[in-house]
Amino acid sequence: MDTENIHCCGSFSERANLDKWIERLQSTGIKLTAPRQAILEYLHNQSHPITNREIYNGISNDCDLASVYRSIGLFIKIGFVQQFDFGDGIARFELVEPGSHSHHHHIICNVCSKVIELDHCFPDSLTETIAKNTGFTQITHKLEFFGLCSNCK
Amino acid sequence: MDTENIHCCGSFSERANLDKWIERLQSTGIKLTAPRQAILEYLHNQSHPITNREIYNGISNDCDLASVYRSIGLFIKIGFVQQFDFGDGIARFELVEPGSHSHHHHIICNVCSKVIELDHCFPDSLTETIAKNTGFTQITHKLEFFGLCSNCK
DNA sequence: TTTTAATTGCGAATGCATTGTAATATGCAT
DNA sequence: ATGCATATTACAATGCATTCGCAATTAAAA
Repeated sequence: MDTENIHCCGSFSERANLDKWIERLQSTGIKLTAPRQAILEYLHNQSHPITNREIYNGISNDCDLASVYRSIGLFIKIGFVQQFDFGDGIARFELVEPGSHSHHHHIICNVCSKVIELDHCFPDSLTETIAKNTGFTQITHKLEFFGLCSNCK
Repeated sequence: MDTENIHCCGSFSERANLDKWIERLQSTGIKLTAPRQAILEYLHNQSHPITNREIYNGISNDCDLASVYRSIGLFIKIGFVQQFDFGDGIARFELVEPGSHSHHHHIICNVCSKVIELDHCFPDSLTETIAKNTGFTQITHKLEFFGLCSNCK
């Protein structure tokens, strides 16, 4: 087992947390395959949205790039993964803890591409105003911030 | 994508307005060529951001697709054109009236792709809070809304 | 274990964006 | 106006992300 990527938690609870993801996948009736498990594990070890190619590079012996695309598409469809768009034309993905406050945004450094996750968002009243003014319903939004991080300024 | 051409002005002032753009281009010292004029005119007739290919399709006899890309890149560099990203990986462009309140966003219908321009944005205090919390400076943002328009709901 | 259907790997194809290059058009000085 | 230097264009080719077709493989049910 890979014990290199240990973050804020110890390896035991990391593993337990990953096992929960695997159980969740099986409970959906979808097959648990080696590629899917490897992708889930790799996603789980990241703290920021990552690209399909980054996943592939991280697990290249276990899975083809096309299968990464297919698995990520599946994970999005069943709500395991959320897609983000940092404006460079490359889709990025992040695991969504079920029941958690999944709605969030990021700020990305224009120089070094450092990413910080943000809890901040604008008040719902803005969305309500837009709904009233445009007649649109079921309104969602995509929002990302860009700037110079403290190291690069 | 659905591009409704809403012309709030009559053809006379439309033409006068386009002439201003042509004057502006010439005043920058950049050559006024047939492709650039055609692109400027086509952009000027649109009320929503459009893709390079849409421009090319609209003026295909006058200009090569590669020249559309290069001209749009030039227009962005001199501040004539602003780029938007609707999350589908295709860049879209819009003329920016000089001196106008150019900062704005859009709401896009998930079904018919209808686009409405929005004047609304969140208060600067949000950006200031993020700056304070993250140490980032020179913060910008990308924000677009999505939903169901009144026709599609 | 056998069966069956889902999934994978592989390679090719697609589509958007970008770039190299030779040919062309433009502006300028004469 | 004419010739020259430079900018710009058209066309083709390329890079990169993503998707597709299909035979081979594999997971899970029977």
